[in-house]
Amino acid sequence: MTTAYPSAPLGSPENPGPFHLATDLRLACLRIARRNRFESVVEVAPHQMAVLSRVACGPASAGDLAEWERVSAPTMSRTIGGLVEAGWIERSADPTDGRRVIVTITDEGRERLAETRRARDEWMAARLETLSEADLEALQAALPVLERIATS
Amino acid sequence: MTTAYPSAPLGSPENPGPFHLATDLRLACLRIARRNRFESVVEVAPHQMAVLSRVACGPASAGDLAEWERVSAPTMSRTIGGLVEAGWIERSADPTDGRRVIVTITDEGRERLAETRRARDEWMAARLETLSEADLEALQAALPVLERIATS
DNA sequence: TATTGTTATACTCTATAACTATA
DNA sequence: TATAGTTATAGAGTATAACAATA
Repeated sequence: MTTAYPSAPLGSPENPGPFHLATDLRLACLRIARRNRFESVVEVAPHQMAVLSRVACGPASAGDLAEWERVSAPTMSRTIGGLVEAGWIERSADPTDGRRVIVTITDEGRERLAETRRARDEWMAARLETLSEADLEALQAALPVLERIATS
Repeated sequence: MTTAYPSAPLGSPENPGPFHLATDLRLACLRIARRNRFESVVEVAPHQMAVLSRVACGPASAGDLAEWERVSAPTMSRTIGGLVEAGWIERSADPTDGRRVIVTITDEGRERLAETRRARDEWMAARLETLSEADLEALQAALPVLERIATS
């Protein structure tokens, strides 16, 4: 058993078209994402990192964040609590609706976020440095397509 | 605040070289992997899926699996217990060393694995179907490079 | 005595249910 | 009465420490 997946997961075996591309591309992205996450030195938990990234784009309410991260309100409340305790975000009341809580990133949070991203970028940059010009050009050409897949 | 990351995470702002490619490529792979995992219908937990994938390549001992997944021995023991209870793998004693436990995938486990992979492949295939021939060619050309990054 | 794996216990992240405060 | 958020409680997944079986 040497293949990591069935030889013809979607189309027939004699159909090497976009189905194999789908499998191979999916696995490549999965493995890159996994190794990038595992092997970069990170002191921020994944769920914290996700919220920190979102809040870095601008203030958001607890409910917005829970919906965005597809997580329950209590879970987000707890995650926010941890980030506030760490000093990376701040809670404040919505002036127009006293029930709502507005979450804002702090300078310290922004710095921590930048550090984490820098570590992950460095992991990827180290790999790109070993590539030829032709390989880099192939990646440059594929990047907009990958971004379209990621956001479609 | 419209940028999702600092404008010059690694090099200086006037250095758009491989550093921006590293950032963009990393984020694209991360988002593709994340959406693929989230949006495909999956009834198998991530840690179970990882072990099932590994065992599908051939029998392995509990210790091998723990090391492979970078998880503690008790955690792997528990994960194995769940997969055995689900009927997807089987435990057996190593005939040459009574201390060791050999884990083997069952037909049912192989089927579940194939179903999960099929769902994820379909997610990706649906996105590829919307692309032009030129886009697909760009992906085909970049794929071996991505695979090298994933395994280097 | 060293190694392989499991059980005991504790901590974190998650969810649903119950509660408080505001609209 | 309905909504936004927090607290109470419980269920997974994880780890370290202690244990049992085998080499």
